[in-house]
Amino acid sequence: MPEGHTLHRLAREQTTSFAGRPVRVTSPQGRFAAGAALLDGRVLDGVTAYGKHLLASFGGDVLHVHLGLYGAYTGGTGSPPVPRGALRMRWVGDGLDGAGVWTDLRGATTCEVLTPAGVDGLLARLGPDPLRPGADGAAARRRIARSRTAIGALLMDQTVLAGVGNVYRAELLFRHRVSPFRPGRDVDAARWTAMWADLVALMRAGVRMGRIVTTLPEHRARRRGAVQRADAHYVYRRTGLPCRVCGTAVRTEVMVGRNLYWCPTCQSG
DNA sequence: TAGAAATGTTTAG
DNA sequence: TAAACCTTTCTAT
Repeated sequence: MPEGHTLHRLAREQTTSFAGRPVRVTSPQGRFAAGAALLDGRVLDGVTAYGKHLLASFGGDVLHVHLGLYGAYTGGTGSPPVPRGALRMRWVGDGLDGAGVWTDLRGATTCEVLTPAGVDGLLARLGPDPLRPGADGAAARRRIARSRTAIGALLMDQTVLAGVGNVYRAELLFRHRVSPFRPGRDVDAARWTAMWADLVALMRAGVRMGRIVTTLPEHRARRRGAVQRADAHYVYRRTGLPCRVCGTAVRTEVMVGRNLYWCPTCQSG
């Protein structure tokens, strides 16, 4: 379930649970055996996220994890379970109370050890991340303003903006009533400023809740209490269902290899 | 039991 | 633009 908010949440959790102490690092599956051997037993300084990339610092070496489409972490306190299936990497630590804490990584696209130079190279390829303090939304705007590419494609380009994925793309465009097909250069500065501010707020809320909720209370079937799964989005994965605002059937089409969802009435032009 | 789909990125053509 | 890659989960047969 990885868009940027997931990675920032993981960075925070892993730092709280493991930083400042030695971590036992293993790769039961074997695909990360060499890296695990290099890091095993070393003290974790901390974990931070840039866009969808997770960076864990162990002295001069940095563990770089990218979850890709299916990667996921699980974890808990106490003793870890017997490894099962394709377990790429496992961390085991003492935990805050000494009772033990562990986390398992499966299915990641990338799990590798980088040098500081490797980290620099990685970060150089990323646009501003709305979840990082001081991120510069204007830098993204400059890229968008001189592009004829559709805004729906630009939002997914990690060199333009780091951390936005298919859900935030669809939902942000709907919230601002912008057609995904509008060329970047036709998204004016005022519109972009509002979209960036909204993105920062939406993604921070995503980190807090551990999931993406973009709908306003007045657009949900149930307006009180916890947001139901079915009420969390305006258009994402709602193909053929009535738009929550105007009732038009939500449409879908592949854009840059991913399913794009939009309301043709609210987001015309 | 098989098949499809999934919040992603890189590489090949 | 298409395919490859990685794993889990849900649906259909």
